[in-house]
Amino acid sequence: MTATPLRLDDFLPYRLSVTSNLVSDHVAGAYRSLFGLSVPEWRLVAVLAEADGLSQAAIGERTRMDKVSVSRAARALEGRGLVTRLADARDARARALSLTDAGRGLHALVAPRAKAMEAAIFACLDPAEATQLKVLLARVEASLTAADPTAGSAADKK
Amino acid sequence: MTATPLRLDDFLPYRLSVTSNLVSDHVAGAYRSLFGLSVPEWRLVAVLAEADGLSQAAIGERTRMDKVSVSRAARALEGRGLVTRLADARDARARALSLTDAGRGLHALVAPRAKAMEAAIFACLDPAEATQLKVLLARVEASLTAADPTAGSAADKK
DNA sequence: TGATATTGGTATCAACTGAAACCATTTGTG
DNA sequence: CACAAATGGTTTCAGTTGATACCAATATCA
Repeated sequence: MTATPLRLDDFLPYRLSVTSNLVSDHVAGAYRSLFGLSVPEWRLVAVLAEADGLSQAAIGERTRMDKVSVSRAARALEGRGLVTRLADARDARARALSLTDAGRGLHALVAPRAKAMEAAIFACLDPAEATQLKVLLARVEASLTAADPTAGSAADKK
Repeated sequence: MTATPLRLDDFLPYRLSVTSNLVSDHVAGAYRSLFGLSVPEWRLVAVLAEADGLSQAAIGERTRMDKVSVSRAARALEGRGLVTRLADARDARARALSLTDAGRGLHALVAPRAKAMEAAIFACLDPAEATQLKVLLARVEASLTAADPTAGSAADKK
């Protein structure tokens, strides 16, 4: 028996990559043109709005960005007066990141816009389908990180 | 009423990006270490195995890669003796790409491996779910490309 | 306590990517 | 036919990215 030939169009890693890039480009363009934010910067703002005072390492873990990206985004945002990076009293190496008032203001501006974009992009799915999509993606992600614990983490590679 | 706050972990563009990057990295690492192929190169081989003799522009359309990436991948593969690029008799600008025997041989090696990886990565989904995932992704992709016809195409920008 | 390994964060560098400029050819269109 | 516009491909260049090396501070442990 011949194995069914591989059709690129049916190949899930390919499909996933194409769709994801399409969405990313779309969203990234909006952040950039409307707010001058890169995606890493936006992620940082978003996560700090949820949990203030995180260290860069903690942010890296939550957002699955590597520490170099976090560092760059953090400095850029600090330069724009959107976040502060206070020395941590307990650990002189670490810096606790917080949104400034300006940062909080920006977040208040960006967040609704982001939700609107999400709604627009995924308007082609009904709510149950959108949930289903999230669930499936989460399962894939979990299984993949379980298989390779070092994958995508911000932890130093051995 | 206060809008529900944006939780990054629930934000679909973010989820999609994280999962896709995880899968991509996983797969790309395998292509590279096992066969010395980059993802663009692998896509080119895969698409030529399905339809031989395509022009680079046609490949770009099918794989959603821009023409620079296609050009680079094509030249790299030609350099390795995996594809030929014959001058098209009808259009002296175009080149018809074909897999050489070696290219075909490599594809015969890579394809099963790719399918096995796909199976392993998505083993956490039952077949119906995998299909559902493809369907949902395709819908998102279609709606997004309909909204912005220039997105992701290899066509020259105006 | 000192030696060693770890960890938070930054700097550096090489690779990848895509936009724009470019060349050569082909396709309109008068 | 001639000339503008469009198309296939390549080159160039600038921006982004992540691996690696690195520095400083902390943790571990004899």
